[in-house]
Amino acid sequence: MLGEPIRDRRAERHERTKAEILDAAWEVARAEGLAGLTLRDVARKVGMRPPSVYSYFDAKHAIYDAMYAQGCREFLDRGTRLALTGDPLRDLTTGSRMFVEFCVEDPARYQLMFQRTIPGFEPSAESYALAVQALEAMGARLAQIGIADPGAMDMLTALTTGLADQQISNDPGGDRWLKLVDEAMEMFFAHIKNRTHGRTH
Amino acid sequence: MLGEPIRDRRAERHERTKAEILDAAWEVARAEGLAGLTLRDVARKVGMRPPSVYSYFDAKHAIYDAMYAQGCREFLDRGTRLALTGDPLRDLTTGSRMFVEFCVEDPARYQLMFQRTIPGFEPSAESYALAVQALEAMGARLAQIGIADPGAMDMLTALTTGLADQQISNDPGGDRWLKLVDEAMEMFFAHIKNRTHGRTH
DNA sequence: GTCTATACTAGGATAGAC
DNA sequence: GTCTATCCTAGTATAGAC
Repeated sequence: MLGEPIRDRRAERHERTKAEILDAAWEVARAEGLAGLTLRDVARKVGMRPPSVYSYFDAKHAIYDAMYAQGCREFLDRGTRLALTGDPLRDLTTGSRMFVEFCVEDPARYQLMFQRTIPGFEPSAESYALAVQALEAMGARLAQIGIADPGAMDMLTALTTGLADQQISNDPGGDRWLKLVDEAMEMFFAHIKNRTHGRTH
Repeated sequence: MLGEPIRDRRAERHERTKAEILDAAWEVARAEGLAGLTLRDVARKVGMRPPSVYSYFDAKHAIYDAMYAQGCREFLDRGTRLALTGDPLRDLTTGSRMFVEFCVEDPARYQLMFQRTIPGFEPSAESYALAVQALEAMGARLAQIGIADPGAMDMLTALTTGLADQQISNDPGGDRWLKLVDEAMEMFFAHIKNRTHGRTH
């Protein structure tokens, strides 16, 4: 009897179309704002009628979810590529710079991943698992640097998201807060060194 | 001839109804998310049909705008009420605590005032003037404390909005980041003292 | 499997009767 | 000032053509 083909060309085509729709969704979200994303715009961009999109994604939120997962994967990937040296302050700065740049370079993605502004959207369990994985990878890197105290980690996330947030909200396209990342890490590093040496408060 | 009445009862009633609609809008925004605000929900809450709301606000964005202005006025007011002592670190902490608490106590308001997530919404010139006024009042207080350097102010806004943002996004209703405000201000204060004494970088 | 036509509902907005 | 009726856009479901 005939063997089944190794490659499923139909499935491959389906995946390619899904990817095409996702790319279009990112374009629309960047242009119109994340909440301004409409299936009609996406459909038009890929040359379909709106209902056809449902062959690939069950609902608009499923598109958001796929975008969310994609963002997580990209973030994980960049974490892997970080060129770390073993010098704590240097590596801390490298990591924070990567994070802030990641946020700033795509505000729509930042809004999707780190803010909760789409009514009713919550990442699926699978997508959220990716986010947890990314967070854990970051935690592991920080532990290597010597930052394991939860309070210190919370302070650091506040500092880096604050820099990203202000850059996006108040100086889009500029570098007014981006260029403060190095100084912020010096400040933070001096602070935690101070804390571990003696005074607890 | 008859003098015109001093009070315009009709206008007063109109203003009262406007205020009622605004209150309802805040309730809906808090319950459904800022972007989940619908005129229908607001109308139902005040006992009107949706089109009747247009007698009071030209458009949905006009409601957002009035909410924005209201938020600015409340923030200005709290700035006025701050009990400052003349001690720089103490006053800095008091002000930052006020800011973070203001943000955290109403995430919908925070989103409206400090994030730009409603597609197409921009505050009117009048409302934005209030925001500028609030910012300037804050700048004046910081100058009194001895923080006039723009870079230092940017660092401070990043730190405080970051604390607020993380608290709202990752621990709503809790105090995981709220309780870091004092420590953050110590860190920041030590840093700028360090900067002004000698090394520029 | 893929796409379209069609229709339904929610929501913002306008026109006109009362 | 408030209502009813209406229109447009958008998300979504279904049926059916190919």
